[in-house]
Amino acid sequence: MSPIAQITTKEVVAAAALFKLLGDPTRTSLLYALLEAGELYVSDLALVTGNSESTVSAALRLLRASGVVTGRRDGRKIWYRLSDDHVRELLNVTREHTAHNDSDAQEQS
Amino acid sequence: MSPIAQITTKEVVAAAALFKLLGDPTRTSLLYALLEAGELYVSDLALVTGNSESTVSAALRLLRASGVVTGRRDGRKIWYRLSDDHVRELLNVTREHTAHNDSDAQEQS
DNA sequence: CCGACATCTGAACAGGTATTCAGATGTTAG
DNA sequence: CTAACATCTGAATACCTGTTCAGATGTCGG
Repeated sequence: MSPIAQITTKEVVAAAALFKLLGDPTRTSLLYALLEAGELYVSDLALVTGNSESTVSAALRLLRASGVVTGRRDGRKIWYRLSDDHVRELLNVTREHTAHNDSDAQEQS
Repeated sequence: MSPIAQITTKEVVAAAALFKLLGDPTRTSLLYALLEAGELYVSDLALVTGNSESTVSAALRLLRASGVVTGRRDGRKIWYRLSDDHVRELLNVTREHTAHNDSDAQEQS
């Protein structure tokens, strides 16, 4: 559909950085949990994803710094949510992909 | 649109692995080059992306092992192309994203 | 068969990064 | 103010991974 435009080095680096951010099991699990639930706070995220609260907090720090998630303070709790529709789309497309390609790698002669 | 389904740990790991695979500047540049050109061989990819042929070859090895790219032998050259529409979509969505979010991180109070 | 081309491979070094731990910060209830 | 809760932070360790280098493999033209 859309014409293929020449992509700049800067854009490539930015794209790689975004993918890299999503390419960690801890962060990925947090993002999918948020994609499902809409909004969760740290303790819940720790329980749901099976990580320590410190680990979750550190992961959220990175996601927050890149604007992928947003925190909303409610008393002592801080509710986090995905703050970017593009990321939602990436998560959905990838879920479809992994649903079809169950095995790690498919080989060909 | 689609109902949010509970995602399994296995799927999360697979999703993270895919994102991780895309989250390297060298590999990302190769993929965007292939997205633009359709099909390229190693030497060209090395020139276009500014990497050594060894580096490109090693990167393609990983991409090939995960079925993201496919190689087609034509004499001494091997033409590589993206072998997955989902990946094309991921690349396009991310390009849109990075086009809108030029700066690395956006802060909020 | 030979030489040049195109690509691949394995080992080693270097750089980046996620987790843990202990403790600091901020928040609420009484 | 104090105690308990919720989250964040920084430093240190350990792990993973990408690049380089030298050379191996496979392919073509004559």
